[in-house]
Amino acid sequence: MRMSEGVEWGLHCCVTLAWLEDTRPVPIQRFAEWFDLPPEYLKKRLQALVRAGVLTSTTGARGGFTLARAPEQITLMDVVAAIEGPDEAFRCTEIRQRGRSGVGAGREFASPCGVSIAMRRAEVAWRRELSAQTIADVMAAAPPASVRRTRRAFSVTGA
Amino acid sequence: MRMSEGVEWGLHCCVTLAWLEDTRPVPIQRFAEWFDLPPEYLKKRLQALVRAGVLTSTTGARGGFTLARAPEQITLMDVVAAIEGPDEAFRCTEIRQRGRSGVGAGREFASPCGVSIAMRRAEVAWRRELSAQTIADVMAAAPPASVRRTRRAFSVTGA
DNA sequence: GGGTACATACTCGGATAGTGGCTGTCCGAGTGTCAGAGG
DNA sequence: CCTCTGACACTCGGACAGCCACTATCCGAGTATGTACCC
Repeated sequence: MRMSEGVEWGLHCCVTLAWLEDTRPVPIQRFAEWFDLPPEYLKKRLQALVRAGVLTSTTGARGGFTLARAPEQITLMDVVAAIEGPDEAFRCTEIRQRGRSGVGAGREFASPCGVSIAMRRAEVAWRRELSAQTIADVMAAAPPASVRRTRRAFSVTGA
Repeated sequence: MRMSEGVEWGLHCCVTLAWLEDTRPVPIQRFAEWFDLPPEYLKKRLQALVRAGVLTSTTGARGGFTLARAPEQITLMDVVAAIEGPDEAFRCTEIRQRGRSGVGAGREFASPCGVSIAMRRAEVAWRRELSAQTIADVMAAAPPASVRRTRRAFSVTGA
């Protein structure tokens, strides 16, 4: 089970956007150089965040990406769900109903599969923890030097 | 992010083995027919559980797979880790140190990446929940009719 | 009856394809900004 | 000074190739059981 790399990219871009309290949009090229990522592919990921309502995109010259909400209003769950998709990691295929295990069953299968329930419980805990943390929380934990350096770099080269 | 299908298979096989309190090993062919799964591939998954010390395999005629420990001693985390592998879902690639973001940094990077910390926190919650549940718990939640039907099927065809 | 040899039933481990999703790139279309020309 | 026009800088969306992990299968080797045969 491996999470898409785009989640890390998206989170870092969101945090960076939050640091620059600037309302001016940041073009994809800037992000790509900043983190040394493939521009076209990074663009796709950020577009997914736009579709999910996490980011806002501005077209045309001087355009780019901006946070759609305040950092306190963006949870890690929002970003993960937008990039990874909505489906759960564990998918119950109801193998208990297949093969000989399924024949001659009464209404036992009316109640959900116990394995599925147990796995879902763990996944809910994971999602809850993701929903409990926001971009603002991650921002706050970073060393101030990083914030200053990022702000300077983005404003200077942007002038 | 999708979890390997083998996890579901492994869990159901463990629960089934726990239901048949029998000490007699169950061959792979039996499981494959029972759940209608590809025998060869299922075998690989159960072999992984053997390597992880969750199951015991007996070679030779009348051989097969058995639980290595009591169901109370086998957590869902054991099974998931055995089949999915030990590495975490979110892998921090330290993109903050790459590209222009990395140049001119002081010792800011001594402290771990905030994004990584946040994601790890969620993943720890997930693992804790998996570790808190055992095969015995899943067993207990199943309808008694299923247990009876499974026991009968495995003992009759095994005679 | 007891011991030996063979057929049988399994697992183990490596090797090998097929497949789907993630990764990465390219291109045409649309849109907003800015500068420059002309009135 | 004002307006119009064109160049430019971006995003959007679709299409497409490469790669890797998961899925699936096959085969030879090893091992335990059970039976048949022979003494």
